[in-house]
Amino acid sequence: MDNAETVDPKAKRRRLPPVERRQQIVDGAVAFFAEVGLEGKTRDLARRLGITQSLLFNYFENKESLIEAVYDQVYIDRLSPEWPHRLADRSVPLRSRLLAFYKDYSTLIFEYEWMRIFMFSGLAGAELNRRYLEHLNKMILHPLLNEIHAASSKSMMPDMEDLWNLHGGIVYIGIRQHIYRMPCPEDHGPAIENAIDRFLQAFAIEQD
Amino acid sequence: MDNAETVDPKAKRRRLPPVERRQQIVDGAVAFFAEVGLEGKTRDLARRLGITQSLLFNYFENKESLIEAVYDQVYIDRLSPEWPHRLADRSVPLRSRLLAFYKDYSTLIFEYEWMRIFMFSGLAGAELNRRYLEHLNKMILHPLLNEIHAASSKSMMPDMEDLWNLHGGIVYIGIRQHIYRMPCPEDHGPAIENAIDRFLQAFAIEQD
DNA sequence: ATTCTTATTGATCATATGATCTGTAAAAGA
DNA sequence: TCTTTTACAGATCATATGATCAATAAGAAT
Repeated sequence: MDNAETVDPKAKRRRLPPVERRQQIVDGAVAFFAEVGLEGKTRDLARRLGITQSLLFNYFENKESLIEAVYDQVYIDRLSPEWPHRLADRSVPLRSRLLAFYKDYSTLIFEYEWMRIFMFSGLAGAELNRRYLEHLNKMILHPLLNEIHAASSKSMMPDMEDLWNLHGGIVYIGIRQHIYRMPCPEDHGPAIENAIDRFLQAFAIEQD
Repeated sequence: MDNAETVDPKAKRRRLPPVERRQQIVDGAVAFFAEVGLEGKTRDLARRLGITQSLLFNYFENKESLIEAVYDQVYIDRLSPEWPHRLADRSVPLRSRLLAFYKDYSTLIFEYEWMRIFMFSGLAGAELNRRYLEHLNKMILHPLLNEIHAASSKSMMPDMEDLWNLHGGIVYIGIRQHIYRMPCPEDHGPAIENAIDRFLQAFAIEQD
């Protein structure tokens, strides 16, 4: 089952301060559940952490609350609250704002743990997923659409679906890399930049 | 657990011809595993089918081979073998070929069962996934890149990453709809058409 | 060194789960 | 109607799994 790194069975029992141990468990759980899915077994997780399975239940009431802690750890700070303002700052060219956002955002989300736990929890129908996506829609994409409308000089304006298409095309890079484990260029910058430029060009927005 | 449609427990035992019963099980398993994931329990599946759990093992050696049958059922005919030829048929405008392909392809893959089982199996690292994506890359996207290069009149040519971006942006519609269960327009045609046109415009390919 | 606190373990429980096997009854053939 | 075949159900097994709890020992306090 869990043939990832085995732990020295001879390692002497070590007592950690509770906060420290708890954090160690959460960190390990994030990596573990990201790899095998949320149905991963507590015994496998414990073995990987080099602790007993029963210890897990000393720090978490049950498996569900452990997974909640994993969610908290992973979802936290994933959408910086300053972006809505930065995206609406018209003293900066729209292209620069878009590039800055997706450069920042992609380094935040193109991460093995986040990508996979987000997908696992999405498939499981986790409420946190819906909230995250609604937040993304309201705080990022919707303001962005306004900015694009304001900057566009064309009669043909993009709608929300067009913007989701831009967003999805970029996010799909991370899906290819971490969900499907396909070989990808190490630097996603050029592909993202091209995608943004194609989008802006289509709506006749000056590109520098 | 399995609070989906319950089955009348009074229903009289019915004998089906083996091929028919087997197909019924596979169909039910596709729907079931698509909903709850590949770790869905055989007892839940059996209850949903209105048969006993033991009967499943009369038709499949073990759960793994049942899942293999699910894969076979779901992956079959998902990439029509005629598309490589049709995509390379230069008697038809490139835009028309692209539109026709993605119109066809999207109706094939924007389907609850396929989308979710593909994602579940992708996360599980199923070999079939890798094969599918390699097939897609070699038989569809690579030829498509050639066609675009041939039709493009610009110095700036798209590369494989750009094409994956087009593809991903389209596929992401299905992900939003079936994985994240977000509200989506019922007709994806316009969004797909716009995405393709933006792409072609960027490479100065005549659009009709 | 000794005592004390408590983080950690090991044994254990109840239930869930994949899988097996024997008996039963539905449907076909005589 | 009787016989035969075999699809199917029900009982059961072995193991896995989440969870509990009393006993232990690491490390701080004295």
